[in-house]
Amino acid sequence: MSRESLETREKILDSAWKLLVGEGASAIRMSDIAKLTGISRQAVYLHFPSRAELLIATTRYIDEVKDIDKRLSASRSAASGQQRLDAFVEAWGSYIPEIYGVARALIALQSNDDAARAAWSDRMDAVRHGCAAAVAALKKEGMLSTELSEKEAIDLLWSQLSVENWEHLRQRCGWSQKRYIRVMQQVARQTLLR
Amino acid sequence: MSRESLETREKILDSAWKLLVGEGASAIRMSDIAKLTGISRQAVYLHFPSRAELLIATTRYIDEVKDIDKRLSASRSAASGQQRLDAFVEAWGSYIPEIYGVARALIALQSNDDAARAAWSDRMDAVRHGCAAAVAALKKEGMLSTELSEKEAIDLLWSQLSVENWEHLRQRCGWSQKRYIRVMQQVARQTLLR
DNA sequence: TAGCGACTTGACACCGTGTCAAGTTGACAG
DNA sequence: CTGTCAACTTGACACGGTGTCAAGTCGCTA
Repeated sequence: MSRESLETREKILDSAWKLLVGEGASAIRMSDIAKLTGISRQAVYLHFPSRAELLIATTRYIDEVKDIDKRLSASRSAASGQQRLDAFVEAWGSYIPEIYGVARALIALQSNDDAARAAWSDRMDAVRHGCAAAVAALKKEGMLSTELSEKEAIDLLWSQLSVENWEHLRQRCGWSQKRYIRVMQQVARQTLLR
Repeated sequence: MSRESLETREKILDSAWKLLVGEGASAIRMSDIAKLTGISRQAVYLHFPSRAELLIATTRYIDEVKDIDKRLSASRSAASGQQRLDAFVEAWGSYIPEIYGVARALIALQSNDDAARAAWSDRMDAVRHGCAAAVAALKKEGMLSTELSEKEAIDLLWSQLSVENWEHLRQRCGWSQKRYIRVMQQVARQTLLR
């Protein structure tokens, strides 16, 4: 694992990222990534055992570079449960566009590839933890809707904040990012607060 | 287009339907469908030019057999806008499980196949019309939330009622069908009514 | 100068889709 | 009885993409 190797690995991840951000993101082939990196297709397999693993590594790489943890943790310092909810919705909602390309490719892989399914599941579990923390804060203050159990509230928020919903509203319905955040904050408040 | 041919066509659609309802729905191959129908793989191509076209025809076939139009139109006769909204959410929400298998397969195809994308888009536009009608009824009564434009209200309801959200709550979160309907009705009311 | 690790080149197996060509079978018409 | 037509079968094949394998190149380091 020399210096060279690490650099190439990162170059590959950068290429994958770049391609995934562009249009037709999920149709990207190993050869496309290799070409952009400036190495042979086989060299990619020296660093990643499969396309699925490469995509998974790419999500982790982006998370690392963009420091998702730091962003989401910002919501933890909010004064009230409601502010925390707002902050969480904003933090995650602002992060989605950054990972959208890779997310799309990974979602497309889910039907065929177990590894991809597991990987995406993993990433989304992290989001669920954020949802759970926000809901717990509401519950602690007695602000949680009486219509929903705590688990249901978490599930619902998690579902509302899915990448698919973001895609639907932003891409298909043409909403602005700003409007998306505003409305989702509002929806979260209306459905979760008592 | 003899009698025989029509019957075979329907047999193929039935087989596709049966397979799509089962697990691992989107991994179904042309040969699986042929085998279940009791004909050769090539014979399937005598009736449908491609896998995508066959899946599309299958959705139309199911819609026809299950009479989706009739179901959704039931919501039109509701007395108030709110009742209409509830009825629409229930009608569509109850229909999703019936088409879920095919929907999943078609969604999986979207990234590769233009025809599949167009077909699914078409089906979903029909749902959007239902959403639009429900929202219009609310607006007419002056019951629509002041926080949302009419278009935004439609977009939001449409997004909430997506197959993906149903899948997420029912399959991944383990909600019951009954609870899904109840909560979605509640969410729709809370987010759309003033 | 020998060895090692990163990488290249080119071939190949595998899978599923879609195409093609040459049969088989059964019904119906003259 | 024969000819024909449509539906279907059989078996082969091209294509595109993934993943594997083996042999070779190249530069660094001991």
